Amino acid sequence: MPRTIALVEDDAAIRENYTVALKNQGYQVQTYADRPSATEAFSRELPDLAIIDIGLNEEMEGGFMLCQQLRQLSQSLPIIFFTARDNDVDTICGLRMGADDYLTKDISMAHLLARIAALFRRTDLLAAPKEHSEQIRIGHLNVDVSRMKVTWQSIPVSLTVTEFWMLHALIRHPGHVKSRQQLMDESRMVVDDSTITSHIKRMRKKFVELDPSFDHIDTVYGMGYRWQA
Amino acid sequence: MPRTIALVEDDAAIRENYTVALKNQGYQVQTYADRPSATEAFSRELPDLAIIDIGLNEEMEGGFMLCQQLRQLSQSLPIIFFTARDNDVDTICGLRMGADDYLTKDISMAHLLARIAALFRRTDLLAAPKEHSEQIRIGHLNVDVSRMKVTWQSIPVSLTVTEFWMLHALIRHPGHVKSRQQLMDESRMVVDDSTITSHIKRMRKKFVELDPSFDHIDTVYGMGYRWQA
DNA sequence: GGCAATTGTGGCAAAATGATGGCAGATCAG
DNA sequence: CTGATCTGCCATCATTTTGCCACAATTGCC
Repeated sequence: MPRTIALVEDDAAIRENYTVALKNQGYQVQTYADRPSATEAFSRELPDLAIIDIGLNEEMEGGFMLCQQLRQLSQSLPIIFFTARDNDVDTICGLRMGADDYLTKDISMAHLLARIAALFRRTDLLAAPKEHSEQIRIGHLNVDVSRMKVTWQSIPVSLTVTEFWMLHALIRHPGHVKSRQQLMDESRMVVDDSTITSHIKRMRKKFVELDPSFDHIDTVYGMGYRWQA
Repeated sequence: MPRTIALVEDDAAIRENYTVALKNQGYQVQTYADRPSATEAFSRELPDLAIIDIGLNEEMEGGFMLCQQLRQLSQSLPIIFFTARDNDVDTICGLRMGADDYLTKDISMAHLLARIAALFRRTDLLAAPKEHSEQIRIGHLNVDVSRMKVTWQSIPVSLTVTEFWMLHALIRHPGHVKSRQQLMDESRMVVDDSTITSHIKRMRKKFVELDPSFDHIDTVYGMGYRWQA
């Protein structure tokens, strides 16, 4: 499945030039010479990445407008401004409008391609299963799954294995209430309800020993427990 | 929760300068003057963003090495190279190593801050999306089922389990009248009619305590109760 | 208004649930 | 083998919730 890149650029020569280069990299390229045609196309289908020139024919700031329109359609669509206008104001403006990068036309093709690849690498993480994240941060809590290490306000918390997996189950959906049964299932343990109570007790104790004001493990009477951010 | 930015830079003056600017933006900043100290710190806890100079003291490419180490620790950690070395080779190299941006030290502070903000905007999407919180909103009422939380005009209402499920049953079809029997069935409880009356009483009380003008649980004489929007 | 049916109120006791401290077996490193 | 740690569980105590009742208030209807 080749990625689709939309190139919005009013200069026909540049358009041609970059289209060829991008296609050589295996990207599928759609080009638009002005804002109306781009808008029309995007309303039908979004590309995987949009590269936009700011000045589009008579619309001096057409690219900015297009960026805003695009952001309304998708929060996550990668957008790169690619323009001759090399000044701080336009750059900052562009980034604030929701663009992911702002590049000037004097950079080399290799540089542009590297930027594009880096941005795709970043956005691929969005699509990837979230379970993979080895590091979970919620407020002052930091849980490193692969290392089985937990810190609270940067202070290491020495949890036992069972406690670790219970905490992991508790914060997997931050703020959600977990019944004792769910905690058992997600920590893969088969025990009595009262045992869960015991583990919660021991975990709380360990956190409170580090931070006397700790109270982020809520008891939801009759339901279970909840990690409160 | 303030975001933590790690700044790895061997020049003390620059370090100071940028630390102040970043702190003014509300970021928490940790600085490291060389690779070993940064490596050591990152092995304990990861920041939310790393800004890395490439040349670190005698290590001409220490920043590159650090970037690679960091990427091994986390696929998703945002990394920005920030260096005086302005050439295509280093830039492309840096981006290929997994950095999200490559900036040269001649850019303005405002530009740097805009780049940082843009990157955070992008990475926030990673943390946010899976929040399929089952939220029900009716007027000023907000019911989050998975969190077992109810708010009225954004003020949390502390309902008990039975009350929670009764409210849930009551608002499932907004505006419809629910008989006591229906409320019982939908809250999975088998009790006397008068008990339902009691629960309604207690719920009303809790809402009125927060908002004296509260009047959204209608009594429909002979029929049951109705949540009025 | 008078009457029967229905609902609101305050309160109470039983039941359910959770917290605590401790104990015994299991596990494990030295 | 020994001591330390971990784990599951229990008895006990404290707290919260729940169901229900008697009685007052309200409603619909004649």
